[in-house]
Amino acid sequence: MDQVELFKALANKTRLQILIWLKSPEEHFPDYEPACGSTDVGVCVGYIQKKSGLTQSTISEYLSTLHRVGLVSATRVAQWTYYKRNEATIATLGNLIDTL
Amino acid sequence: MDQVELFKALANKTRLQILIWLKSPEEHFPDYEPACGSTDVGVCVGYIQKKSGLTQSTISEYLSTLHRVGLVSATRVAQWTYYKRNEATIATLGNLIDTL
DNA sequence: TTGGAATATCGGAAAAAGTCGATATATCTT
DNA sequence: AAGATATATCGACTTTTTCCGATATTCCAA
Repeated sequence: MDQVELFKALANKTRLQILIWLKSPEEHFPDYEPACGSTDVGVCVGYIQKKSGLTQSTISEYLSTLHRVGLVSATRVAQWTYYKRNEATIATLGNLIDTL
Repeated sequence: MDQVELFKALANKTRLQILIWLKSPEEHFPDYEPACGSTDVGVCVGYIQKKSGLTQSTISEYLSTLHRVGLVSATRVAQWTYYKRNEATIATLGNLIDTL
């Protein structure tokens, strides 16, 4: 786990926001639907994109960034990709700060 | 305290390194001298610069960045500026991760 | 098997960050 | 006051990041 890459991923308002949204999806994505919505696998890209106000491609890339550094997990189901916080990595990040 | 700015400051190998060096100056700057050296106000720019291998201007700017976001304190004494970790901010950063 | 919906990837323009050398500023010494 | 030393700031150039529109891919449904 590269510390610098991790901090880079967090050094963006939108990506940070996404991480917080994903902390309580029910709260931040009220119009969840079973189709592409609230399962324990996470939230699909479209919901996150609409809420963010940025374009689809940008959000897709941001999610990919968060995934690459391990901050979220990705699960493809049918045509949707569900993203979910990876609490393990986030916890590790806490420890990392302590070693700083 | 702007979270994004804080993460940006940490999203750099050298700046991260400096923060770790400053954790135990005696260990990382063995050729400390009283003149520009080990006091409780911190370590002067020159020592950090030499250890880093980057130029004076770059390190000066990096330290300024760390200072701007509150990760280090700066104390000017004579012609030297001593930089020191700001443990309070670093602790706050730990809490920040928890709220993430 | 064709069309539509969701996501990913590509290519690019603009802004920001990294890094340098040169110069300015501040302060001590003589 | 002049020179030396430590640091800061400036201007320039390169690399990276941000974000977009367009296109490609994947997968479902009719």
